[in-house]
Amino acid sequence: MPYKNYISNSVIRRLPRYYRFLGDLQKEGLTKISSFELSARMKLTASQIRQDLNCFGGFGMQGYGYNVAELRSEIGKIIGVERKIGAILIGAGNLGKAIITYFDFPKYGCELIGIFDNNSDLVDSQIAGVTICHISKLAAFCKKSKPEIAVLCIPKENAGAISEMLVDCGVKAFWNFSHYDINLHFDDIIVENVHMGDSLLTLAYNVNNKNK
Amino acid sequence: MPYKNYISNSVIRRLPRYYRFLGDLQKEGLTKISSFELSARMKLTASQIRQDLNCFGGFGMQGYGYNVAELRSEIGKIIGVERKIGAILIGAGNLGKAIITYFDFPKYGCELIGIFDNNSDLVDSQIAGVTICHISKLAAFCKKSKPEIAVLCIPKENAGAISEMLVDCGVKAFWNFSHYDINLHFDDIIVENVHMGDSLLTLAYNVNNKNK
DNA sequence: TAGATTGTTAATCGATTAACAATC
DNA sequence: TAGATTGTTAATCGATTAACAATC
Repeated sequence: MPYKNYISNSVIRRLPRYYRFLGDLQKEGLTKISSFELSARMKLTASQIRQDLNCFGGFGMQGYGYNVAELRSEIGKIIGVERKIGAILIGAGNLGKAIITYFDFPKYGCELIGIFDNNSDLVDSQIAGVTICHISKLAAFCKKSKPEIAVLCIPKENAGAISEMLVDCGVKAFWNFSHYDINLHFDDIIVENVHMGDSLLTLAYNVNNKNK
Repeated sequence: MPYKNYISNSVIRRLPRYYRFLGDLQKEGLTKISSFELSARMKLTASQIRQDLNCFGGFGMQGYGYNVAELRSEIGKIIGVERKIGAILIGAGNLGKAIITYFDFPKYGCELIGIFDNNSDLVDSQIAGVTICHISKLAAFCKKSKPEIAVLCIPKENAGAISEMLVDCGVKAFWNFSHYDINLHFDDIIVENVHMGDSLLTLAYNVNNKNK
């Protein structure tokens, strides 16, 4: 579908934000918006918005602007929110539990189809309607249900071994909350890191170094 | 302390990662490392590492490399991990609770000094040794204890009003987990967004558009 | 038609990489 | 000293912004 055969990472990372803003505008009842108006709301340049969108196609109309609902829907298609990629959670501790409770996965193009933990006490209880299984059942489950995404909420110490196992089981992508750089160890595996520790340290730097 | 008077965002965002890797190397018992060896481990170029570090000072030694412990300590000083910035949590639901349980704040230059929620049922219970207070106590608390960072774990609907209130109370920085772009509404306020939704959508895009 | 706003090409800016002299 | 590796300047690359012709 993309017009261009190469889409830069910078552009890709802005897509979800466009998608989110357009959803808000739709809720506000707006039917059309110009790149200029949108740029004011998002604190971007109008130029950048037009460049970004034109990587994927000409969604606008000269002299008019963009149709909000249509543009949102197009970006949704580009991201692929409708496909519902099969995802499993590894590690049902505080963080893992919070993430899947907090998140409506289908809204983000995914479907939670399994939860695994090495703590036997958690096994057979449910989170978000999905039963927790012991980690020993992982390989068999993957063979049968072929999850594509693994949400990693486990301690750094276990992340190396578990991620290797998951890749062997055919998992293609990681949503990584562990303090471990998965991408360093595999080629061809898609990783989205949520290094919250790095994020908090960046904040600390900025607080401590303001006006210096 | 910085050599340069302007440090780009790209450099700042890499500091926590250097800090983390150097900590690992230290645990491994390594005393020295060259920019070349470090670049191989972190999948960066040696050139970039040297450029980055030289924004802050000459921490290396020609013909030798960098002293691991010393470099880590210097980066820690630059970030300011020792200062322990006062932080409060707003919203003690699943996510907020998980984050402060999961995170050892002092390790990241912060200290959790208060928790606030609008749910009366949660008030007076404790998380991570800190008692939850009703949100109505927020202003008085800020006046007295002057927190600099607010960790926002509240629904988007409330984020606008609460963040405004916090800014009025003197809060300087936000660690933002809400689906709301705080930075659009204030100048001079430091915001670190952890837009997990955007992150998951980016992952979905990459899974759905691989090899296209 | 006149006005508005896109799509797209060209210019600028910034960040990354390469090269090499300085020096331990 | 010779070898290694930094600190730093110069070259390249990519991303953002500006400009404008196309067109609704």
